[in-house]
Amino acid sequence: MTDEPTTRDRLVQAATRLFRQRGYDGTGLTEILAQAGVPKGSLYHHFPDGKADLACAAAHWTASEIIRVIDDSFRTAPDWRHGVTTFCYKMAKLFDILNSADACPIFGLMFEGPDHERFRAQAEQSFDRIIAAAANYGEALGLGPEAALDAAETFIIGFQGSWTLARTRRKSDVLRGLPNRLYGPA
Amino acid sequence: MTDEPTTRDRLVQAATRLFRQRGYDGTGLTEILAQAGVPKGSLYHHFPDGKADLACAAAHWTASEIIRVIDDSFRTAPDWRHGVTTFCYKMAKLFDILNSADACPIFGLMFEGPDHERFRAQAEQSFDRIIAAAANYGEALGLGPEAALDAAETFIIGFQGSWTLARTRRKSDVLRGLPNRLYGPA
DNA sequence: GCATGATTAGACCAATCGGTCTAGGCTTCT
DNA sequence: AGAAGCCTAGACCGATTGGTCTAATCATGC
Repeated sequence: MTDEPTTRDRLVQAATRLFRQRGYDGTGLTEILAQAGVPKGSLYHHFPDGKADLACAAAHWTASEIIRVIDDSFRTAPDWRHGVTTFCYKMAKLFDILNSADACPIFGLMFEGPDHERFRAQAEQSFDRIIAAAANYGEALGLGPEAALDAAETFIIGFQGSWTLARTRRKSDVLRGLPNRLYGPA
Repeated sequence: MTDEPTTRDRLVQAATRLFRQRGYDGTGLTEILAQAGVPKGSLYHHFPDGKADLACAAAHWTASEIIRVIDDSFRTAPDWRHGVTTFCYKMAKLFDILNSADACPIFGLMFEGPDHERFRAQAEQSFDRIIAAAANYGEALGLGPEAALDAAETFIIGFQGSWTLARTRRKSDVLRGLPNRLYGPA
């Protein structure tokens, strides 16, 4: 029992990072393998369908990470807007760490590639998990079920757009400014 | 003088369509050439730097198309919200025509690929052209310069996020619902 | 110690990638 | 008519792609 990440985890994490930077088709297996320090045989042992399998695992893992940040942001929040604001600031910090160059963690990695429908379904599921997690906190903070779902969708839509604009400008301000855009001046 | 599109235009349009569907790295030159009905020699005559040149031309062309839709939507609009609403409905219609499967026309095509910085700069410029076009109508409709720019950015951010969500769900409703999200119930 | 299934290791493969290069029209001058 | 330059045409190239396959190594049961 070591705390070394397993071979599988190293593959998923290296793939996540690279897909986020260069996209699905832009990332070669060779590069993933090199960064993970894993030979090709292991990849096809853990992911029999190869690259596509790995991409789906990466998408799922990424969604879980996002939900973790949502948890951290909303658990102690006094109201919905505070939760959103904390989330945006945390993600802006992450954005800066990533050199402002990566695609939005959630949305960036899942579209191109062969087998379009499989990736689309995976993306839809990831989206819904994330929105549901946010909506759950909305309800806990006093919103009705429908209002919470609507607020969560608006939030995620705004976040996705903001990340994209932040990326083209290389400035994380856009992310931190989202709450004001959505809910008016503080 | 015929009204046949030129070889160059056919290349740009085929590339735009394919990049939007499969991304930069996911699209092979062979496929672009086949759809455009153009041999390889012509490509490198019109675009000496090859694929990267073509992608930048496609991005620029796409931005111009978007601005055309903005013009059509805002020129006769009585106020800002009406302009935004018309734009969203027009784009929702386009979304349905495109089989709900393509990336957002503006944002989808410009990030991956080698020479990251060149593509980023091209994307930033395209963004700014589009936002400026919208902000211009905002001013014409009575907003102050800063307010108009802010409104335009919020609008484009929301649109970008909405397109992404619409795409994962294959439903254009999300696009049509954007004005209510941004400005409250009609 | 030995056998067994899981995992690692990497050589190897056909296909495809973006890009180069030479030849052959086609147009438009003089 | 002839020459010159723009554009088309596609054969060809080395590099790289995702994927397959066999052999070695590991851990764990008896």
